[in-house]
Amino acid sequence: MQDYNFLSAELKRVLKEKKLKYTLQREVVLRALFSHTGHHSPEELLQLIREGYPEVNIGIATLYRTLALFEEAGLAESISFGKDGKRYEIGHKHHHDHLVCIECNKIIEFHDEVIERRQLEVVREFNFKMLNHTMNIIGICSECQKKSKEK
Amino acid sequence: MQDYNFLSAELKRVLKEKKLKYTLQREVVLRALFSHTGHHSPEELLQLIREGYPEVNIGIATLYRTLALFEEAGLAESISFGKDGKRYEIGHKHHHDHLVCIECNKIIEFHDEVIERRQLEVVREFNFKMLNHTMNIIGICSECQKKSKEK
DNA sequence: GTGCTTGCAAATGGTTTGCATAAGG
DNA sequence: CCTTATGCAAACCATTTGCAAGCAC
Repeated sequence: MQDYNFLSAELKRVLKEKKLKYTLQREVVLRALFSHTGHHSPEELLQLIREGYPEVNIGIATLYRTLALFEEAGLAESISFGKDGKRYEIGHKHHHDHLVCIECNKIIEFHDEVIERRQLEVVREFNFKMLNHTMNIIGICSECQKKSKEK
Repeated sequence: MQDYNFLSAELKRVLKEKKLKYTLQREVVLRALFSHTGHHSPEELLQLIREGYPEVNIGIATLYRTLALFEEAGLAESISFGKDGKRYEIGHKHHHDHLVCIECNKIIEFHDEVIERRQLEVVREFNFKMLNHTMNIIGICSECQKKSKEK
């Protein structure tokens, strides 16, 4: 998943499978997600694309449509908490959870096997078919804690 | 927390502490949350209040303001996933997580000590100050799985 | 009385949609 | 060609806000 070529091939595979078309816009959105790790809002991504690929014309509606498509295809993942809409990041092999700092809005990712395994057990117990899961821990990161002490 | 009187007293305590006023609207919102267990959207709650307490006049803006206040005070909790806004429920002693069925929109609550403890460890590891956390497992509940088999 | 509250309506802001045009297959 | 995509602007919808009037204290 480190390799952009792999992602691009994956995009083409998905599009073919769904009988959708390979377009410059879709390519560029994927490229933007790939080259800017982190969690971006659609607006931010639009900005990044317009800066990085000024020759490509893309509207916000197309971006939204593309992000929804990517998420469904597993090429991207979204996180949303409270208002302020969703943020997207490139799809990962491993599921991960988030620590969200309410002061600086930083998002720290973590992956914990104990939690993952336990989730599977819970799901089995309820005879529930898990399609996805999200875990967000809201709080204050260590840096912001320091900052507020300094005040 | 089973007792409404306790909740009502808690509301009054919170209001006094914050130098806010005790109003009929706030009382009625709490009452509605208490008497209708489950996860309700603000619109639904407004409906429930207008049906259950037709003598009380309340606007949607007040409801939103009240729900935000309650959440901050721990009297209510919210869950939000994807679009379709937040849903509120009365505050619980024990934190719990959710299994959300994408077919019938049912929300099943569960509490798992293994996961809770592990979260604390993760948080400590990152030197993160946890204020809240949410875990939602999205999928299809056992009943909806049966239904789709029948088709 | 003073200041918090409320209802109403208007504003907001993220996201979606309708539609005519453009372009992939 | 036929079908899916796109950009634009308008539409949506949950939520927030400004404000004058209404209450709690």
